[in-house]
Amino acid sequence: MIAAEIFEPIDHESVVDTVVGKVETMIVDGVLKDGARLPSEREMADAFGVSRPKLREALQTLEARGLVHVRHGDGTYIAKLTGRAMSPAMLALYSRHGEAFYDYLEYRREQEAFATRLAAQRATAADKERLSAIREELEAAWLGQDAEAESEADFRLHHAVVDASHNTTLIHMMASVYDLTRRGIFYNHDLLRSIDDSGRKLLDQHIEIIESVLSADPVRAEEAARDHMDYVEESIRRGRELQRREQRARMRFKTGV
Amino acid sequence: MIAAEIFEPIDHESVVDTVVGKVETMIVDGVLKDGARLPSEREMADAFGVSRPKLREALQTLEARGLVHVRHGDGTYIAKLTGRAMSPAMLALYSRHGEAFYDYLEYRREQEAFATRLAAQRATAADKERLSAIREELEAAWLGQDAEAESEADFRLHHAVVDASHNTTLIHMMASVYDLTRRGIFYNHDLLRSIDDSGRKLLDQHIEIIESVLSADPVRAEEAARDHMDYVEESIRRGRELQRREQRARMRFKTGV
DNA sequence: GTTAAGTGGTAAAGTTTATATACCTGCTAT
DNA sequence: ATAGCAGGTATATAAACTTTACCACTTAAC
Repeated sequence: MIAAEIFEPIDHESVVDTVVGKVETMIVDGVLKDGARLPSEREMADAFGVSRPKLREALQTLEARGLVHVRHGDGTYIAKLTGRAMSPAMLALYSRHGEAFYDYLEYRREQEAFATRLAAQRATAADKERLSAIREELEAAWLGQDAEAESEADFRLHHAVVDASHNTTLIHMMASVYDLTRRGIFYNHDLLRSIDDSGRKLLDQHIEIIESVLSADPVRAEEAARDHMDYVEESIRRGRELQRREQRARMRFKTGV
Repeated sequence: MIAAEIFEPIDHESVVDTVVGKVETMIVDGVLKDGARLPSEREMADAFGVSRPKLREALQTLEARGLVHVRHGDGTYIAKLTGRAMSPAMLALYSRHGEAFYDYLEYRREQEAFATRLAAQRATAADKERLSAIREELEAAWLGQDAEAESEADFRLHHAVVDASHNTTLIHMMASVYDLTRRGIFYNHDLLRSIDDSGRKLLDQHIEIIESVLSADPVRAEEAARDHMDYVEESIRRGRELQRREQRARMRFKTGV
């Protein structure tokens, strides 16, 4: 006999939710771009196969989330989302769409490699001092088993490397990207720790990044950044897989089989 | 202005569909096993947070698909799905749940390696003749650009290797597994060709499998099988990714941006 | 065997959600 | 100034879902 508890409440998506999700996905995927004018409500409702009132409800939700802008008598427009960097609306959007995660990692892999290479080429004495200080923070946090401090130092390191690249566009873009990270939306430090519980490998990779920049070796720097992001991606994949398996195992345990 | 055509009709999942999908997933994941007795309809409806009539509709759908067995006055039971090998109901179930796909490949990778190793150790003269004939078919199909014949010969090869293993349990199990393949549910030959358009690599791998068996080298045989399955998995991953990207690109094209 | 408890089977009424239609108001171009 | 099209609003209708009640069958305890 199977315990009833394993049948958790289903979340039945309403028509409105479905439409909202679809439009959001189209924005995330880049199908609907900044400032684009959407077809009329009547046309869209017809295309989606839903009634106009329901489509309007969906548009209202999207407007409340800052993703579209509805103008009476004129039309509906996709909001300016990537104007300066990533807007808060875009950040929240990414957090609701996990599929975009690996796209994000792919993007970050290239950006980190680029930033680290530039840093190795351009880091000033002040940049190098800052990196050295962060290196000590990282090691102290690791020795002290202080996960919070470790996470914070990790964040500061990536930030310092980007600053050392001395490319203002890159700095602005990455600032908003790191905001995603800091919110724990993507880069989940606890998840990483659960895989590589010593944290030693992460520390070694961070140190390699710092040393490659300090030694002004752009090739080595780029490689260090790529290796680090590859490891992060692989760890997260494994962590998610592990979580999925444990979830199933718990459910099997409940069944008493 | 964005064309209305890109907003394709949404498929709003009903409560019933959602429940059916959830239960199917639990069966695929092995949380609900053969012959297990489900809680009463009242309990399940309560646990899922849906009304009993809707839960019953879901159970009726599941029963029509041969996944559960409802007995008046007694209770509802998960059907015997893996009794002899894989039942038709189980095959259909896998086809509806793409996530199970990589589990399937993982399983097949091990089984193929096992079967090929045994074949290298046990193949009789008749088995070897059969394999040689298939080798000629494969090469002829490749030279003749005959995708249909190629696909058929591919299927026959895998079948012949399993037969040459002379393990009846394995033969029976793989027979039902290959049924999935033949239905094109998992192993999509066209998809593979779109990645490896010459088909040369697939042909080489098939020949390597045949030769390793003919030379009675179990280590080489196992490796050949693993290499082949790794390549198939990687190709399918890339093919799916490609399809996803092309889909997006088509939609962007429609927007005229 | 009889019976009580628990199971699936069925039907009706009520509520929520979604659709269809009509009409109003505001913007923009001619 | 006005015609056409956009969003804004309201109401009637239909579909989906829930709630409640009661019936029929199976099992197991008595």
